[in-house]
Amino acid sequence: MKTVNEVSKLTGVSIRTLQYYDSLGLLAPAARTEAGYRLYDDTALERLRQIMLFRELDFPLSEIKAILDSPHFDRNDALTRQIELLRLKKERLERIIALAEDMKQKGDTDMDFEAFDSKVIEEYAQRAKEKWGGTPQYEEYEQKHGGETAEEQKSAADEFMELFAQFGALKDKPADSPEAQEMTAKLKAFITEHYYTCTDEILYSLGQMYAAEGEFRTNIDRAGGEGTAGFVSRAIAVYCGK
Amino acid sequence: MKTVNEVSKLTGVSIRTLQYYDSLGLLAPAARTEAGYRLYDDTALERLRQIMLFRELDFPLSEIKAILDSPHFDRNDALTRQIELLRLKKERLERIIALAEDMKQKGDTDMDFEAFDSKVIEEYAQRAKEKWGGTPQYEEYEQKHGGETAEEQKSAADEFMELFAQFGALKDKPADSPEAQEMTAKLKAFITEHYYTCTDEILYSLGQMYAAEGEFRTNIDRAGGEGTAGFVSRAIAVYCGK
DNA sequence: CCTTGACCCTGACGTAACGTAAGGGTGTAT
DNA sequence: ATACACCCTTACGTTACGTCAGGGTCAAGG
Repeated sequence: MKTVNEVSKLTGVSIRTLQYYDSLGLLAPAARTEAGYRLYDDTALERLRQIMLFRELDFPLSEIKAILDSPHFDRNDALTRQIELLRLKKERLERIIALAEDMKQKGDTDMDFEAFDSKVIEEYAQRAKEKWGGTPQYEEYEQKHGGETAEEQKSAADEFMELFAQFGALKDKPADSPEAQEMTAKLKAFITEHYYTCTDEILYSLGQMYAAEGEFRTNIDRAGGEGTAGFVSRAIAVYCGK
Repeated sequence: MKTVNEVSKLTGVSIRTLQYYDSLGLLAPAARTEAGYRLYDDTALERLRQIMLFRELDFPLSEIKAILDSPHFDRNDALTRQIELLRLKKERLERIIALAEDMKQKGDTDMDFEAFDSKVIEEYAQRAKEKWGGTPQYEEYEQKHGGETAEEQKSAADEFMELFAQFGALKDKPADSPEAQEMTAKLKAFITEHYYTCTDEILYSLGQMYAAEGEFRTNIDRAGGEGTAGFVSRAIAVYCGK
């Protein structure tokens, strides 16, 4: 059983914040001394760690509470998606770093802000929230995707990579060829069906991410061969009317 | 010359935010139409990009203004440090991702929060702010480090790596051997002299960063051979009384 | 010329997630 | 017995915006 002070030192979370979380009902201490001192046990600490992960993803405290308290809450599923979101965040940071390096090297007069774009992250987060029942859309989601098993989800990821392999086979044709454009439409439909509603806007953002150096590009090029990611990105740009 | 709407769509910054920045004097439009509509040119956009980089590092707007308006402001120097800070942030994210993966795999009952630690980033940011004159400490900093040229700074980085090479030579001895402890003291002194005041607390945080997978460990192991980063980390832990 | 719809303006107020300070108990070491 | 490091609650302050409300602007169409 740890006091606020100890927890604060261990976790880096301020005492005031612990009190605040308690007042919100977000994180109650396991017990209190007679004098009213808060005492935290390992269960509380584990919850705090979950909270900190969500906070890292800029989830509002109210939603964190809703998610953690939801009867549907599944720790493992939550972690999976949190990891995915953290990866997206890292990729975004990498693109920003690359931008800053560009700015430093050349005077970089072409005004580029794509790197700051976070539409994809937000869209994904939105989807995760719906799934988690942080919002009332949960039931709707359940009806659409509830029956999916872990294997089905994994096979979706494989199918996704398969799409890029198919892109790879076309990569010597021009980006505005009918074949490339058809594949782009397929990609968009696939994302909408399996992950989140993919508007042209979001699709374009995705294209930018694919082209930037990072894990995305690496994985796509692995699936479809060197240069596939760039090709997909160009095809998407054409598809979205540049 | 772009209107608020155009700038907003280009950059992802909301119109309200642009108006707010204007009211703060942080980002004034290049001109106004007769009707009072804000009009932004490329100079303004470049400034906005700088602002967004600083915001990415969680600098308060008041400090961003102070830095950008400082007579000492040097775009290139700023970018260099921003990149460094963004890298630190990325490393932190990577550690958090690794933690989340650990949590998922094993139930992970050992309460570990090191990954969330951001002392090193804050310390580095503090140093950067002092250098940039965002705070009144600028003059003091100038006196201590003002005369440093770019080459001198680069040689400092080399010297830094040299320290790890020396650590590498000791890595078969125990972490609590006098030699390892002496090297640790040297490392601490070096950081204090060249980067920021390195307390035991911060040194320990650094040690944790070195050991975690990421660029830090890669670079250190490159300088001193496989396993050097881990060795340094252990030596630091001993030095700081674990 | 007039209207409509998409923009733009300036207040003014609301909000989230804390920080800070005030006023006052607690616990144990000397 | 008092010093000192903790702890509590209550209340107000702060940052960086979001969200109206009330009211001009401007190009296109009838």
